[in-house]
Amino acid sequence: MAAYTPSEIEARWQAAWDKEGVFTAVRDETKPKYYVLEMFPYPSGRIHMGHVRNYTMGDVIARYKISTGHNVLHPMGWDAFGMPAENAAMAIGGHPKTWTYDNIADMRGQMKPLGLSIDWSREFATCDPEYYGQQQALFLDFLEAGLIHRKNASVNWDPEDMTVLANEQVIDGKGWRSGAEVEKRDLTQWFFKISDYADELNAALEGLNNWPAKVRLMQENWIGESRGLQFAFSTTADAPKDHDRIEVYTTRPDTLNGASFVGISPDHPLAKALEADNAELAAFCAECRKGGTTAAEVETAEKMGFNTGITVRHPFDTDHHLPVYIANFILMDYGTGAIFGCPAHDVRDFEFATKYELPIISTFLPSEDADPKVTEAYVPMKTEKVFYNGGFAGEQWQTGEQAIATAIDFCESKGIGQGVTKYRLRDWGLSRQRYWGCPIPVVHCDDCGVVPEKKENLPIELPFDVTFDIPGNPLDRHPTWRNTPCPSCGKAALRETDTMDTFVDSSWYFARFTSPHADTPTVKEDAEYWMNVDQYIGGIEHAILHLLYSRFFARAMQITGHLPEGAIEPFNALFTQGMVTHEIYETKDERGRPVYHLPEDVKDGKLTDGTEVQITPSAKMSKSKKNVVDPLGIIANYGADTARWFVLSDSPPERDVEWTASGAEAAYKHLNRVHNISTRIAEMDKDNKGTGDDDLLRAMHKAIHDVTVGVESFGFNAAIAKLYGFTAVMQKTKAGYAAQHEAIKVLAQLMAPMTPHLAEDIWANQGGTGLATTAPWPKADEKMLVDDSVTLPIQINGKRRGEITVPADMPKDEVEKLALATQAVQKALDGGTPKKVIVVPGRIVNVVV
RNA sequence: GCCCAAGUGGCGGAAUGGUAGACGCGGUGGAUUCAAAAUCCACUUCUGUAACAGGAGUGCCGGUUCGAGUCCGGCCUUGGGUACCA
Repeated sequence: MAAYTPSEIEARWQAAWDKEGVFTAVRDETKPKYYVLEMFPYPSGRIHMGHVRNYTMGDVIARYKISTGHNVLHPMGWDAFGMPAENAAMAIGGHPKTWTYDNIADMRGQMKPLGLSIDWSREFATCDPEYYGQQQALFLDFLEAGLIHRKNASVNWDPEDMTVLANEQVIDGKGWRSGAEVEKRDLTQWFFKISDYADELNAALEGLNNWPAKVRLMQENWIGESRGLQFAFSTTADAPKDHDRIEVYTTRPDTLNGASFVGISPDHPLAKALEADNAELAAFCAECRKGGTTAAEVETAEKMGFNTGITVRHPFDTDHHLPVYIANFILMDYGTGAIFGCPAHDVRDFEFATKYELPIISTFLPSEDADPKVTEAYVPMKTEKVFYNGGFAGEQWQTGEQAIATAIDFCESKGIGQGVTKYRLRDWGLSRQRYWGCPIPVVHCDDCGVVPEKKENLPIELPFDVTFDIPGNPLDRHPTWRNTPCPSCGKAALRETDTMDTFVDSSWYFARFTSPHADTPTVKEDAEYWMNVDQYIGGIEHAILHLLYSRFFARAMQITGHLPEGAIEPFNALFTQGMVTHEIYETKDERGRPVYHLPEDVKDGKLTDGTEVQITPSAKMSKSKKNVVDPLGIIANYGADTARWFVLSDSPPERDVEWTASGAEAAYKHLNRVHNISTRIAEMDKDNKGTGDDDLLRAMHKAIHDVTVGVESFGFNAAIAKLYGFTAVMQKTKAGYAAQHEAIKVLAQLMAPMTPHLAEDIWANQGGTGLATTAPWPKADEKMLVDDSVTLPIQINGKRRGEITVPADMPKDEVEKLALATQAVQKALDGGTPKKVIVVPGRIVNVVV
């Protein structure tokens, strides 16, 4: 009996697929197309199990769709710009370009043995000038269409290295290299006007039926549509010139009578005006500018305020004056950068008012007799009815929602502000002060200002001769690269040295795959045929930014004529998969610091020298914790099919999967078992008439049904559990050759999306025609799926107390009669009559006594 | 801080509001073997019993329902995101 030898089998069948070109996607109007895409990888240099899992899932879908007669596009590329390449250049020398392309070559080499159904002829990297040149063309078209503008934004500034830092490079408020305290600093930057599309991006979420509900919800909350009142407080005489009004936005205008102060952002124009001649106030604003720019950092910082001494008039009672504070928790980016504080109904305002001894005035209470002096912020759900003791519009008893609406109407009728809809979503700043990114194709001319580069000059290529020995953007200090004639007047001018955010690169690569080497960003016919992506697969960590930016880009590309109208929502279906995790093995060094150990160095909880390791629960595989398993090692030991089978088998795809050595071993044993069954059947006497053909074929049709449902619904682990069950049936069957031969061929086909190499091998050994990969998917016979009788559990008061077996089509009342006659029910009734009997046909009987 | 998830045996996990623990790992026992590996078979939530019976049980507290792992409200813990990591 020939043994299962994955290394030999896998190389052979990969060569056969290549030779036939089965994965090369060619436009074919006679077949339904199917575009399956996994989020492309960053070329870190080594593939990890997370990649194996992600690409195997996509591969299962792609291969399944091939066998159901689809023309499949399944491409692969590299998200190749970004900080790690520059960090590597700084840390170990070398050049980001060399580092990146070497990594790509390594990873491609590691990925190919997995036997993925990828059309490698469409491969590209976002750092290819051929790609980013087209991205520059898109930028110019977007600019012309008014989708891009320039404005100020604050960045993390390292005052020692004199550079901009990414959020990731700010650790505990300090620069990661210099250790200096980071500050916020304003820079003029380029922005995509994504906020103009907030309404549309929000409304269109509803149509994304094949996206996970959680992703739609996260995007909805991120866009953050709110209805509120915008109005102005007038300042009293002591305010500076041109600041006689402070415009505020509130989502709770019903609490206006509970206002006890006005808060403005440290970046508010009024704050900036006051800074000029108030040193103490300027010092406070400087203090607020310390620290990084992230929302988490800003919002978890201790609440600080500064009384400006200015007061404003309450719109309902102009004799009532409120103090104006500068407060560090108010963001200039949201609303108007100014709020009124109502401490009685906002936790943050309550904290602030307590700290600065400001009045706390309730405007509604849980009941009419509740104490109006609240001791903590009272913030009920907006749908809850409450008693308004300080209301000014609508009923005394009303919900927050009703009160807000009537308050807006009331204020509008009195000429105090307007009801407005606002969004939390901000414009997308795309400028980065870094080298390894797509250059922004504009020129700064003393006479003409900011001038777009001419399209015929694209791509604006990155210069190679740069160094990373000093902090900052090497493009800024390059001797010649910046110098260029103004595209408008021809005089000497300077290139923009900022490059684009890497999210720009990943916001349209899916469209580029439809015509990856064209000399325009896309080609109409190709985009029309292949778009949209039918199934997109990637990590939940991209739920908001990448996916929202891509949705915006698809709209912008449609407006500028680069995508058809039908592609404004580019991903028909989305699946977010979990991570691959592993236990962490840890010992301590002589100074008590943790030392981590690779799984391959640990056996039965001990190192090779016998030292016991401390085992901490599974966490995402990471190099620093050394809890990584190298896919190459697994492939060398067991083959790609085993790795593929295991990453799919143990957990639902959307959840994390824990890699265990024993699990991989079990997968390998199972594939051996299947291989041995196939060999046994191939060696059977062809005229053998056994017993139990019908049982085997029924099990086979059930397997076809269950696996098909599993694959189509991303229930890969469930599909694999069914395949284990069906394999066990095949192991024990005494059926004749014909039935067993049919069953093993079907088993090979059902396994083919997960373990394509083994499937091809069995298919060939059983005399199948052509390739298993392209053979039509088996169909389940409905008649073989139904059983004649069913066993129903009998519950008494919801607890299982017995069961009956009845014909599947028995009417309800007869089932009820039989159930009542059972010993368990008779005992429970004890001569009485049941209160109620619930019969759910085919499911359960519940007797209430 | 805010937004979104997840939490079920010794472990990974299964379960359209309808028998909680499919399938796999590990463990125990057995078959095979001179012996082992490999392979095959059986058992394996806890408690309880000689064995049945019985009782408890899906992070915690409460609710809806004939019936809740599943739905609702409030917590706890862990993970993801938080606009310059990708």
